[in-house]
Amino acid sequence: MTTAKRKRMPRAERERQMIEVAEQVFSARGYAAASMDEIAELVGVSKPMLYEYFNSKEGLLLACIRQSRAVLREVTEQATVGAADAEDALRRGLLAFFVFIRERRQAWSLLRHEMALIGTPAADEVEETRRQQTDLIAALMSGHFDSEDDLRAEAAAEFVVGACERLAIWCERHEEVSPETATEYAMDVLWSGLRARARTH
Amino acid sequence: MTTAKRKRMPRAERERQMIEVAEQVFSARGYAAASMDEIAELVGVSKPMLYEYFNSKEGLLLACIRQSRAVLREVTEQATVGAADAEDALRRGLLAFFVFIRERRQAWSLLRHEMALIGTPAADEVEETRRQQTDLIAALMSGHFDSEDDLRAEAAAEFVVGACERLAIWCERHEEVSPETATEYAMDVLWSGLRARARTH
DNA sequence: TCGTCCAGCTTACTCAGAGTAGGTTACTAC
DNA sequence: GTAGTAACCTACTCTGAGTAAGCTGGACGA
Repeated sequence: MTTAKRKRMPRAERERQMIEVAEQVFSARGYAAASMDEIAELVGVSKPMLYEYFNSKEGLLLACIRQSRAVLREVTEQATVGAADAEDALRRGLLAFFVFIRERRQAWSLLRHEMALIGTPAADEVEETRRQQTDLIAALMSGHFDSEDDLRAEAAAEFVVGACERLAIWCERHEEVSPETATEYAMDVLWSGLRARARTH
Repeated sequence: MTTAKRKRMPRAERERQMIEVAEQVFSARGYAAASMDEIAELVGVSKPMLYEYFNSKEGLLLACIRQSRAVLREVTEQATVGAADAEDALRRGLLAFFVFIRERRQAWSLLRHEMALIGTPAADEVEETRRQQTDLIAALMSGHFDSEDDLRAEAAAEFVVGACERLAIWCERHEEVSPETATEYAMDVLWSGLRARARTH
């Protein structure tokens, strides 16, 4: 075991450690129920250090969210490079997303919960993450779709993000649904539309 | 003005009044930033009364959420009765929803924010509201669609709810988009699918 | 070898706001 | 009237965010 007094480590390293612990505690207990004292104790440091580095409880949350967002961006962007067409790009992006939420549950849970921080920086931060994904999709669409109507295209992008977010939460309740299956479900509705499944009577 | 000491009113009426004020304060300040003292003061009553009737801050929030949900259920269910077919029912339901979020902003803002109360009753309550809408859609679909695959149908319903929720939030930023236009955008993607809009190249 | 500097760290507080104990008043029924 | 109780209050406790002020160990120049 790495016993001994784990003391005096450089700021950058300590920050990484704090974020790691905070992500765990926030996603386990929820933001409101998590206490700075507990996080400090788990890190093995006193509370004022957290405030020294992150200014506030919300600042610490912000750092966690930003980190999760960076990872999400990385994986989804990487996934779509080299896609043959719109359908392929969409499918690859969706798959990357559904894999992310399965493999990095804590990060995802930070991103999905709105935080009761309406109007505060943290809420904006979560919203910013969605905007990131929306922009990605909007960009993708503008490359492959006729966009005589920008507003409509924007709405469609929002629509896709919201739908996938909800489907992702649904997946949490359904262990048996693999990321691949989830992607197929999403593509089914998104690409073909519900009309294709309507009973002809 | 209804001056004078507005005192001693029956419990039911006082509760309604409290919920009304609380809905305002919660949606204006956000759950965390709202204080029970302020709500009590605005109601014109002392704090222990709030606790007498709702047990806790979260209990008060719960009451607000339940009320909003009841209204949402009412309007969307009413909207879909007498629809000719699946497409019509979907369109009517969507329109009712988009009208609701425009006309009852405070109620909607309570329902959309996740509250940082993971695992607590309030979070379940918001989730319950989505389930209500999901069930509505699932029921609608099972009436009009071939459902050889229940899981797929359930996923599709979640998908629709998530997509509309996000589109609704997007509408908050776009005053110029009417509920009718929002409904059209939603139907466009949902019913016809993105394939219909893909550039043929 | 010794100062001195400062990043990393601490103890010991304040303060706001959730929640409560226990008492007071005004209506209602007889 | 007066007994009973629903509606209401004052005056607390206690938890947890945030802060003031000071301690310490090691790098680095003289």
